[in-house]
Amino acid sequence: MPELPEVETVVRALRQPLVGRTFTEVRNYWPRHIVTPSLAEMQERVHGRTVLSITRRAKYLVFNLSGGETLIIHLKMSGHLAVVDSDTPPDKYAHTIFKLDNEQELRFRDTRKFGRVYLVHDPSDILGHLGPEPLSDSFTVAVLQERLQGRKRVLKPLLLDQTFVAGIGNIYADEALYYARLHPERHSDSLSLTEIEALHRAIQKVLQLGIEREGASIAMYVKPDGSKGDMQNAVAVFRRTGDPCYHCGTPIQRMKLGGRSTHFCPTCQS
DNA sequence: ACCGGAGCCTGTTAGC
DNA sequence: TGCTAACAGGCTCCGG
Repeated sequence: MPELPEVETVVRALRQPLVGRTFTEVRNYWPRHIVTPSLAEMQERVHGRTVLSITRRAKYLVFNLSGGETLIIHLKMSGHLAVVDSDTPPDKYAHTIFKLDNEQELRFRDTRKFGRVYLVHDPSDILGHLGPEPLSDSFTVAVLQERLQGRKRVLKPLLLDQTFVAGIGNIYADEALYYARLHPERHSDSLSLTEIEALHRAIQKVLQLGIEREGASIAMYVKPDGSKGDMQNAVAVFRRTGDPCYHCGTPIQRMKLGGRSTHFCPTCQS
């Protein structure tokens, strides 16, 4: 469900209720949620730790805790995080719960159970394989150019590869290719410098738009407070199959690429 | 090196 | 309306 803009929205919403709070307990009802360490060790190492800051890396939420501990959560397809009062009625999908020192708790709700929780001393154990953050200063046209050339990958699946650029998912990959006017099946080594510049600009544009609009509530994604984002009202191609392209009127087409549904304008994108 | 397919899960949607 | 199959915003593993 959540891509970079959705995760960023969640991080921003969680700072107010969580930063400065101390964890008192971890409860887990779906063992596979917790990858490392064991639940018992997680309990021991989280108890009494204070949340110093919350950041994002790619689609991961990173909670920097006192004592040099780092809690990392990936929401995968259906994860949702919210801080609620402890007497809020139980939720059958809240598989992992972190109790706080103020009669509130952080609930990790996850219908499809793909989400994952990690507690580590060194965040790079989990995040080390990721490519550049697309909205950081280090993601320059030259960096993108260098990473595109010297390999022959189909563009759409390449954008979804988190070691190539981190944080892009199916919505924003399709949207970025549309604004860059690039066909999803183009090969990475076939782009001109002008096209690489357009792709760089388009990636940053769609991710920033997604953050401004607080994420896309196209299926189940909602913000921590339960309200919807607004990016679903600003998509150009994603799940607009058959609807007219806003630029030329041609019906948007859908195809499968790398096992993922891909939406594009056959006239504007080449 | 890269691609396709299966697998992990459950709920929703599309199609007959 | 009811059933079934396909599909879902992620990612990993495996074989070719």
